[in-house]
Amino acid sequence: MSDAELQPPPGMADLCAPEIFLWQRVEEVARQLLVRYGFLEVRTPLLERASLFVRAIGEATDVVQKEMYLLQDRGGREMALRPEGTAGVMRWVASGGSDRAEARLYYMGPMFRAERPQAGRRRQFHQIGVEALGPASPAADAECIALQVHLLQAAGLEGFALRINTRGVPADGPSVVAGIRTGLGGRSDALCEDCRRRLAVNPLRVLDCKVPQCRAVADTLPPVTEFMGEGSRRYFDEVLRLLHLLDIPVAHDPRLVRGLDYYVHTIWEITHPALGAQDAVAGGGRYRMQLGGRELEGVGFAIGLERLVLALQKYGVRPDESAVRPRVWIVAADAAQMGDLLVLLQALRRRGVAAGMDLAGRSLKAQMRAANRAGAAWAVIRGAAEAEKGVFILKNMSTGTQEVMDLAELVQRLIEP
RNA sequence: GUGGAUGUAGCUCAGUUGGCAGAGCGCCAGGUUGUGGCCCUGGGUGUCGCGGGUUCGAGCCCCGUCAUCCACCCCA
Repeated sequence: MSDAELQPPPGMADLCAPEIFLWQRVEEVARQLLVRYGFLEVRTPLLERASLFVRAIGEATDVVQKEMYLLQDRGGREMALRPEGTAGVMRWVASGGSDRAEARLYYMGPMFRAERPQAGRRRQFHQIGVEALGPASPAADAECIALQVHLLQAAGLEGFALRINTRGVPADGPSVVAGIRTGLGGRSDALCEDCRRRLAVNPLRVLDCKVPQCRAVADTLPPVTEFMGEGSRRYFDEVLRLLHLLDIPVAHDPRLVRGLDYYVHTIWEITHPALGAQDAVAGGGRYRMQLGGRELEGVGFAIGLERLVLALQKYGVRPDESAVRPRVWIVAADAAQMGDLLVLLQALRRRGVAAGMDLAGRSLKAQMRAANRAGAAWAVIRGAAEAEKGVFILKNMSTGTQEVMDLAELVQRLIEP
């Protein structure tokens, strides 16, 4: 049980029933909904050139600096397991993959980050993400958020909170940095060690530090929008106005900062109180990046499936397991019937009936136990006596009553609802 | 990468100041010579995560190691 050889690699999990049913339901709900919004699925490689992520996500980010799984392939190329989904999709778009200028794409699958595992954080984790390409537009951002909220609700999640902020445009950068530095200028000694370093490297990061002293200092700063140009402020106000129109509850959090370099304008995060320390169930934002000489812009989000499922479970959402129960269990009262019953088993399945059978030659009693355990509504029993008369026993597993009938009637009864 | 906690049966976990390794659930068989659930009876050698050390004696104490969980950090 604790044999290290048999454990999955650290932070990676084997997934099966019963949790898998919840995953499958979420995935099905997502596919249905995304089609309704006009998104098409794209599946990109799990392994990409490491340089792709460096360029797209940013050299200085934690994800690139210390969380990527790096490896050399047979040709000596520096490769990385994808730590997120946007970069791969953008590579595909930049390579001419999409024939539409304003492609609407979605993906779902595993991502990899070599972090220390904890509640809601795996080294292999799974995301459902969307990318809506197109020029900056408050309406596009609002639609994207509306879709994400819709998706979470359709999956059965309640009680989540949406926080939103703006990064402005790259041109705002210098004045935002200057504003923060000026605001914090005299009080850098009141900040934690990390924040004093951040102040030099990435001052925005000081805003979302969790150390209480830093918080207190950061709280005295005006919202970052104060340091942005008129255009950025108007853009953000319009996003807020549209979300209000759409009746989507949202809190403006001036301290919300997102880690990846490609974000511009609107950024947001959805948290859930049932989750513990890693409480962001989903996040998103508008982004802009240069890839292969092309400038790509769009808005997108990702939902963390582990976290979504965790939150659903804590809220008592249970998958419906009746869907995987067989309708009928076939029982051979003596081994000589096995061949005929196997034929019946396949005939029923080909007619759409979920059917099961013990194939190991166990006792009648053991087969009946298996029928009960599988949750079958009916059992079909046949031994030498029935075979001789050309009939079958059909037993109702909940009432315990049973009837004798021929093959035609048996099949008819089992096909009926 | 840093810190704290935890590793005992298939699962969940007891195990006293170091002194014969246990319970519940599950599973298998029987009670029912061709019938499940409920009930009764029977069925446990399990590298006490692994490797060292201390001791007459270690599941328990010490060191190391691996793994898991939680938190920092970061993010979905």
